[in-house]
Amino acid sequence: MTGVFEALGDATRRHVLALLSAGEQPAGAVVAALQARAPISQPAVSQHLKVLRDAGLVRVRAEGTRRFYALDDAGLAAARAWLTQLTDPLQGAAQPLDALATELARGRRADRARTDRADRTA
Amino acid sequence: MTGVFEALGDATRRHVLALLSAGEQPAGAVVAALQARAPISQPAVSQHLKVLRDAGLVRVRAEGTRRFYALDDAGLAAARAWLTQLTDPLQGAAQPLDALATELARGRRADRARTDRADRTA
DNA sequence: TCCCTCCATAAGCAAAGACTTATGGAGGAG
DNA sequence: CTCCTCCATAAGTCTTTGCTTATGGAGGGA
Repeated sequence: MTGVFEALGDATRRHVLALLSAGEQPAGAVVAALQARAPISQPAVSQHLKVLRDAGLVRVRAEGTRRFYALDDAGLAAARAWLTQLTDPLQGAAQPLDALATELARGRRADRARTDRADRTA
Repeated sequence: MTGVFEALGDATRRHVLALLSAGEQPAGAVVAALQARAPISQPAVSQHLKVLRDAGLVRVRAEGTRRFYALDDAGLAAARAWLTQLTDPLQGAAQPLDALATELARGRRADRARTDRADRTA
C-alpha cells in the first residue's frame, strides 16, 4: 500500500493499468502491448510491474511459466479514498460500500474479458 | 490538466493538498506548515505550488501582497475520474454528477469551517 | 535428458526532478 | 520615497528513477 501515488505518477505504469482494465493478462502480453506503442525492453516492463505490485495496484497469479497480472482494488481504492477525503472529510463510512460496488463490477467484467483493445486516456 | 498524477506523485505536494483541504491559505502559511514537519526552503514550496497549479490541483487568488491557495476541483475530479474509469468503464456519464456533488460540498465547507455531510453512492 | 520460452533480478548509465542559495519585483507601512 | 514583507524565478547541485544489457531460474515439450 506504500507508494500508490508514486506508482501512479508514471505514464507507462498508468498505461499498464489501462491495459489491465480490459482484464487479466500475462506479463508477456503487457510487454507486447507497450512495445506496440513505444520501444521498451522486457525488463523495464517487469520493473514497472514490480512497482505496481508493491503499491498494491496489481496482483499476480502464476500459472505454469506465465504470470497473469490483474488490477488490485487494494491500491485503487486507497487512491480513490485519499482523493475523496480531500474534499469530503467524513466520507469514511461510505467508502467500503463504494469499494464493494466497484469490486463487483470488476469481477463481472473479468469473466467475459477478452482480447479487446484498451487505450484509455493516460 | 496535464501531469495530474505526476503532481500527486510527490509526498510533499500531497501534504500541501492535505493542508489546503482545511481551507484556503496564503503561501506563507503553507511554507510554515511544511517547515514545522521537515526542513524545507521557501522557494522549494513555491516550486511545488507551481506544479500543483499547472496540474490544475490548486488555484491562486491574489490579495495585496499575499497569494491565497485553495484546492481546485478541476484536477482532483480528473484524477478521480481516471481511477474510477479504470474499474467502472460505464461510469463516464455519471462522472459529471459526481464532480458537481463534490464541488457543492467543497463550496459549502469553504463557507463554514466545519460541516457535516451524508449520503451519496447509495 | 536438453532446450526453449517466460519472466525476474543485477549492474550501470543517463535523464528527470527535488532541493539549495541568490536575486528581484510587487505591494503595504512609515 | 524608503524600507520591509511576501513570494516567484534563475542557476546550479545532487538524489532519484526509469532505461538499458546481461544473466539466470522455473517450467513445459521433445
